[in-house]
Amino acid sequence: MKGVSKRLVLLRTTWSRSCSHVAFHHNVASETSSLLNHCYNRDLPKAMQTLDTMEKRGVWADAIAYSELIKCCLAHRAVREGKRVHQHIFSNGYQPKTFLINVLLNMYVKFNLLEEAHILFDKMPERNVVSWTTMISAYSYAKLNDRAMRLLIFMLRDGVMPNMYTFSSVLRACERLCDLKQVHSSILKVGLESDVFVRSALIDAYSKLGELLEAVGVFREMVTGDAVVWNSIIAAYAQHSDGDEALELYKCMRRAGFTTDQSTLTSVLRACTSLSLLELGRQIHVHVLKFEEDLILNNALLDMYCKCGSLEDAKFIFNRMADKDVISWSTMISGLAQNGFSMEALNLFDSMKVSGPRPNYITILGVLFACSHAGLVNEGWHHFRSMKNLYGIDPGREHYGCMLDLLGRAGKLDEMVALIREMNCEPDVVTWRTLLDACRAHRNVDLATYAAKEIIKLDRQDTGAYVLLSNIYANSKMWDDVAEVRRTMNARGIRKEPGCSWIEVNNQIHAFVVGDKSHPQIDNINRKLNQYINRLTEAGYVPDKNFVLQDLEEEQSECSLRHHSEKLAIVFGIISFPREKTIRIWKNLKICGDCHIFAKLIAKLEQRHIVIRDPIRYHHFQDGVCSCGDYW
DNA sequence: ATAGGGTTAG
Repeated sequence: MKGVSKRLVLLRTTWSRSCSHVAFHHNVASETSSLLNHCYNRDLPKAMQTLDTMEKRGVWADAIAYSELIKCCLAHRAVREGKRVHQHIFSNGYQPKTFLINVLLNMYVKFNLLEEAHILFDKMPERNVVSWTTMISAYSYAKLNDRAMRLLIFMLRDGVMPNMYTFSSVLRACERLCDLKQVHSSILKVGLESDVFVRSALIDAYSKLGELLEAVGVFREMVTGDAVVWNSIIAAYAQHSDGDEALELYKCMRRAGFTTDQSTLTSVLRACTSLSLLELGRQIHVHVLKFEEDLILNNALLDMYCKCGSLEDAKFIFNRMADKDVISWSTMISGLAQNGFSMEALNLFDSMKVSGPRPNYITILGVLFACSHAGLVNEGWHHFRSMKNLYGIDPGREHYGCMLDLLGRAGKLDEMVALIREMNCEPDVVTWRTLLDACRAHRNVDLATYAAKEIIKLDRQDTGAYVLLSNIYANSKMWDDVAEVRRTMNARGIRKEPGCSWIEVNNQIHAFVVGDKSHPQIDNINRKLNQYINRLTEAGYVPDKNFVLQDLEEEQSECSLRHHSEKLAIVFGIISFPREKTIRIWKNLKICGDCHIFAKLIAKLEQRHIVIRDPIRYHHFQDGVCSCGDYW
């Protein structure tokens, strides 16, 4: 009884507010139900017809029916019809309630018509939390972060309380740490930090600003969470190259009984990629098969195989992918180029031009890198000079870097200097380091000295540049200058990072450092290493002690050369694996000249395939040659 | 009617 009278009162208020026609009384129920019927059947033309009839007769349906109609427009992506509904709702002095205007707002946002949405928003007689949140979310989604933040401030001034929806939207728009901290403290003040949406948005926001400790703090306070919160923190670690922690959290997530999905696996693959864990990556691949058509996940898998040096697997994945976007193509092109298969990379770029998506900034980087690797100076210049015209991409710092690399490799030092002068941005440490590497390879002491000094001007802590300068001076017997460089280094507390190499054997990572005797099999490894060196010496191997133009430490005796970490790792790989298994090593510093020769010879002697990944490049050793073409 | 997580280079 009570319910019925309440409904009557409600109806009466609707009439008095919206009805200026006597006819309305009679028709509202039947018009509404006919409109609703068409909407439920997703029959947009009929629904619009009904709307026209209603307008001619001056009758209106209720807000629920209009909201269904708008849903129907959205489902059909019918922008014109949507705008027509908007007109209808405001025609003849009808004053829709906030609820209905919010539905319209949402429609414009979903149609990506932010301009229209904002005009409507400005005209609203009153705005509730949903109106504000709809706009804030639209702006943060469109990366118009300033606007989103400003709206939050206006909202608070208007006395409207943000809810968890508002906060999870606005967190995506926090570009400055101070904004984020303020939003975070507001969240704590109103007690919304335990909402899973807010929590994952917080973790993600801190992670994007590089505040990993804050992110993990938010994660640790979690009492009840869901899979997305776990995914957020795993992604945070994976994106900041802390693969170990990402994998550890992945284990915890599974132990806690959460279902892992595409997002989890993508981050886990990224962790495998950064740690070069090919075997674990293969195991994850098995789980990936459940989500075969997921593009992002497949791209991550593709990248994992490229970066772990298994191009066979990468090509298999790439060819099997039904959908390939610009990232898939770029990943494959760069992967081939980085692993030394330049011609294949360039051929793939040709087929991309024919049947693939439009190349982007990063694609061109891979192409230039391939040219550099293959020593194709003219082809490199061609791509570099035509990228603007063909693809509308202005060459950026990285493209100049690739071109410098290409010229350096080809020994064109003068052209390098000219290109540095031509650059549209200031040379940075990387620029000068590229020049320095070229000078080292082509033995140009004067230019090397100049480049090293430029590096030190920009980065007082650059170890390599100091050591190199000191070696150059020593070679020219300029002892005062040597002493000066050493004094500066000591004064600035500069030390060389010890070289370290890692290899995965039986799902375990083994680390090797020069002079470190902690590995359980170190004696065996050293014995074996000495045997190899002796056998190779008989075959004509001479340790490369020329360190004048290498940034190595001064105690460059044959003894320490002998025990460089990558040599230990190679020997350990040989004794651990059968002949047909590829030995994969990754290390923190660039490989030295002597280890490079050693690896080439041992690959031939033992008929092995050895892959060494340093911070920038890959070396595939096979049959006495290296894929890098002896330039790195 | 409004909300959160994943891919290429450096």
